[in-house]
Amino acid sequence: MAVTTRRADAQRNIAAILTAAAECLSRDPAASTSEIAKAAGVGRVTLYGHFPSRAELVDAVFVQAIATGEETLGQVDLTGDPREALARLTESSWQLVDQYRALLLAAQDALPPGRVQELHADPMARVERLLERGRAEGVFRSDLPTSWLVSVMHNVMHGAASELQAGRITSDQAAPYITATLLSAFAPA
Amino acid sequence: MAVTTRRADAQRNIAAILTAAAECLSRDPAASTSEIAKAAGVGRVTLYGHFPSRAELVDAVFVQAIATGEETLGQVDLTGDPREALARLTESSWQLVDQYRALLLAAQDALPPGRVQELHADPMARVERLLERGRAEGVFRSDLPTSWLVSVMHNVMHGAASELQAGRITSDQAAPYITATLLSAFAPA
DNA sequence: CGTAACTCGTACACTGGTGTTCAACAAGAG
DNA sequence: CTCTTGTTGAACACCAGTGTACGAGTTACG
Repeated sequence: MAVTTRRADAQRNIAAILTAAAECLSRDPAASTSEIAKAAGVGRVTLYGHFPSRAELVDAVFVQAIATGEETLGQVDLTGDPREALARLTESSWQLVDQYRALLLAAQDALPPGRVQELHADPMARVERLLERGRAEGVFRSDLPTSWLVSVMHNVMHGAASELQAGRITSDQAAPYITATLLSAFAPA
Repeated sequence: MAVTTRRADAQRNIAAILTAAAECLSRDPAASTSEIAKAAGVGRVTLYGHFPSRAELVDAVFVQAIATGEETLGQVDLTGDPREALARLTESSWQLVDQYRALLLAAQDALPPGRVQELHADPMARVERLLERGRAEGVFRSDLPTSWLVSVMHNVMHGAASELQAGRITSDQAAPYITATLLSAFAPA
């Protein structure tokens, strides 16, 4: 089972399947294994040779997406005025949420309950840390739980993705709208 | 096709199917016609005798839910200070969102795109009217589109439903949290 | 009470997906 | 160059759901 002993073409195929799956699932969260295999330029049997089930494939894609996202978010400067830091974090997070919107849906109904939440632990912790620093400095409200504020941020961003898809806002309006809303919502009473 | 010429037992069955469907779909958005028929104490064939397809059944249930909701919301006092009116409207809306959460999911993937939006027109208009009055009186912000504010309200409430389901908040915390968040988010800069 | 409306269960055809098996074939590793 | 690992398409079994057909049985309604 040594991963290192995989033949070169097998590794290439695994990568191709992973990226094809990311594309397909981002277009249609219910994309079938046939579609994905075809998009990867690979036989369906080959796909099953590498991923025992559709669920495990979705899981792998999702893990990869989170990892990529974490890399981006890790580069955001979270120092200085917490409000400005939040604006920067929002900008980057929004890009990711928008990009991976459909993939999230796919994960939610292919993965066991709680798994999605589990994989979101790291990005959520990052937001929480920032919010708590802001509270300590008195620029964010302390009358509501931090976890609630995180949830608000999450949902406002996903709402923006819906509004964008529905054509009620444009893609360059999204980030400023979200930021304006959150800064106001998080301000102390 | 005169609806009035339906036999009494047929009308009873239609009602039974409708309420059973509401229950089942609220528990599981993917509930099958067999489950619903069984819950209604009716044969599956009978169900298809009254509703030509699963989609039309879901539509009927959803229409009914919206109508019931509208009745409740219509009784909310929206006069006086717009902020207090918003608090009252939030309280009532939250009950409905929480109750019909799963049903909404069912509608979203059984009904043609746009249909859900279409049926939400009335409740959305009510919120919009209140928000615009508040803007005119200077107690709500005017730097963001009304439709965006409506969307924020919608998403914060649905987010609360998720938090509740995940056990991160309790059901009596939800309404105050939502209200506190929205009043702050909608305040003028 | 008789008839039309309604209901019932079973059975069937169809669809669209998942996951497996097989035997032939291709390609990388040493 | 050979052997092992990997790939391939076609075929198959399976499942779960939707929607339809039929014939016999019930129930309201006038």
